[in-house]
Amino acid sequence: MMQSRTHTCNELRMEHVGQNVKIVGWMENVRVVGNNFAFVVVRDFYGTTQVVVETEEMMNAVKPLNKETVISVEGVVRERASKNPKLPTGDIEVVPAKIEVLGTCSHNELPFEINRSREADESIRLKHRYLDLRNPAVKNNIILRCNVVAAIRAAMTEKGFLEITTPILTASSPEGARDYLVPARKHPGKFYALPQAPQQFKQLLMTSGFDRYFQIAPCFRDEDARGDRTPGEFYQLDMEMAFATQDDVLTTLEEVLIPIFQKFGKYSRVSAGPLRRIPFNEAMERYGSDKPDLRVDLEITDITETVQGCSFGPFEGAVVKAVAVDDFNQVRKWIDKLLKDVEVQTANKACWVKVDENGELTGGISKFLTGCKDAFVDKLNLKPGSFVCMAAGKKAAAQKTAGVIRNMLGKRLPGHFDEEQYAMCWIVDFPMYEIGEESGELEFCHNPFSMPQGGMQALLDAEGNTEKLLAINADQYDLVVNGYETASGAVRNHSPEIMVKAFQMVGLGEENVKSKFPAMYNAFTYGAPPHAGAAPGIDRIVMLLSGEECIREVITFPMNQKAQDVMMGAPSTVEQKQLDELHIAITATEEE
RNA sequence: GGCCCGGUGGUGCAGUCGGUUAGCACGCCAGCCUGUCACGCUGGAGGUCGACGGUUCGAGUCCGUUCCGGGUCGCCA
Repeated sequence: MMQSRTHTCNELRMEHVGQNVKIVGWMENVRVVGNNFAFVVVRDFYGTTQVVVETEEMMNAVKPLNKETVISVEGVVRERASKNPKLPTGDIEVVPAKIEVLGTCSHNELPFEINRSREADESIRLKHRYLDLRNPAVKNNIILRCNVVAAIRAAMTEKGFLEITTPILTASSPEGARDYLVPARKHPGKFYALPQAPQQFKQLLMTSGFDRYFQIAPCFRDEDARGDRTPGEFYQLDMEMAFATQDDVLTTLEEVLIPIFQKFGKYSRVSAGPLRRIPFNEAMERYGSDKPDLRVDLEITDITETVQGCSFGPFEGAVVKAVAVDDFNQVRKWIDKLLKDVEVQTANKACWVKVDENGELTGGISKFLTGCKDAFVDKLNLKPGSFVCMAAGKKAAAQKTAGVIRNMLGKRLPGHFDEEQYAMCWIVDFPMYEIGEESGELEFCHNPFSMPQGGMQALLDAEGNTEKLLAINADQYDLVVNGYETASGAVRNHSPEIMVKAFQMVGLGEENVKSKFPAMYNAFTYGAPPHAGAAPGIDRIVMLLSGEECIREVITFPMNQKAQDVMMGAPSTVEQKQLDELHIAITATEEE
């Protein structure tokens, strides 16, 4: 008996002509061309190979089979009479002597056509993900992901980083996102939590004396999904370096990630290192976002002063931001669509005005701007044919809305969006504190583990002065690629004294630090090295490399927007016995 | 939880002002075809138009409610 297979479906070439071979795979298609004459396309992981059926016996073997049945074909390789240069195996075909069924597909109609599965409704694709993944266009994203992860591991290891795994069952963290909880059978009423990130473990590793750590780490957060955010779980390249500065981390990540983008990216143009660094406040002013898409060449102008005293109600007492473009020749319908889309995406209204051929303001809110027309035109450097889209409100809202306007205008108008590249930058100098929208109180802006710039002295100088506290920045940094937050990191606060002080500023006492982060607090009292690190998102990176706009396209078995796995049926109810063991009583069920 | 878009044979879509038998492409079935490769040609089967209620002589189409999917805001230290 012949071996399980002699060649894959992407191996046979002219040099194999005349050889006896055995190939195996899925019957992708059957093209019947005449009486007892047909072409059968066999597909495996590696590619496709054509099998030519020329006899009644072989026709009878193939005819009853549904597409996607797994078969083995033994036969002779022959040069094709008419070759197909589009296929790697297009020069040859296999003339079968024996066709065997290895796995029957009992469905003569599939939920979708394999090679066009991406056109099918996503919920159907996810329900039959094992079929969806047969589509090379779907499967290739997963292969890309494997290769990217392997390359990242190699690069990190090369730089002397150790890959260390950290617990999946751990303690709930009081800060941050909602935890996934796991009931503790041996401890009634107590719970493990799945880690939102290995943050505390990696800082403890630094304290233990490990110099350079990394991990391709699963992270679990029970928050709602977005197009670029999978619900439930995602992966990070979690890394940390002892005795390191911000520069050390940024340089290391540039050296690891830029080559990854160069090697695996859909676009050949990649920002060269050292990458541009944009302070947070500058990014918000110029781009209206802490994750600007630098492929768009437009910038935001603050016109708050300029439109002071104009009679437009929404501008009164508000911060006003504008995005201006020249040579604008879109119709009213286009503008209306823009305003509507801006409102949907930001929950804020935008307004507009045009400059006609005589240099006069026209359309939109032009009649309200007559009083400040000259200053307005001057400030925005407007010409006949210019278009201005504006957002007003509190500073943050106006910036954010203008940021969305900047993106939409830039990407929809010709000449302002240089798409086919990876435009990368660091956003640096994030503020340490902010005024919480709900509480109105001073809160940590990002995470409380970051070292404030200036250390203890900066905190002491600013103590009791909200204005000064808000001006304190941290060496906290995000890597932004094409408008996506791709990594986030910081120089950590490794001093228990400064940590306590930092918490005091937001009204939390030493006891609070100790009880919230006991392990880290205690560990740091035994001598901790200065350390810094970051966590690039693997899913986002692969999404960018593949050119996909939906993160689920680079996840092998993704959940849907409601955090359900419709293929496996998760989440599901469990047996009463399991609940009893875990000391869990269901007190209320969803109302039907 | 709010808002936006969508739901029409297995799949993807069209369906005008409310009006005859709900169209098209792919897939499926049958027949023809010995060089196809997005095979071609002929014929056929396949529909509770997401669900419920309402308006109307008449609803895929209009109204209300609701379910499902996606996007987005909130949320994501």
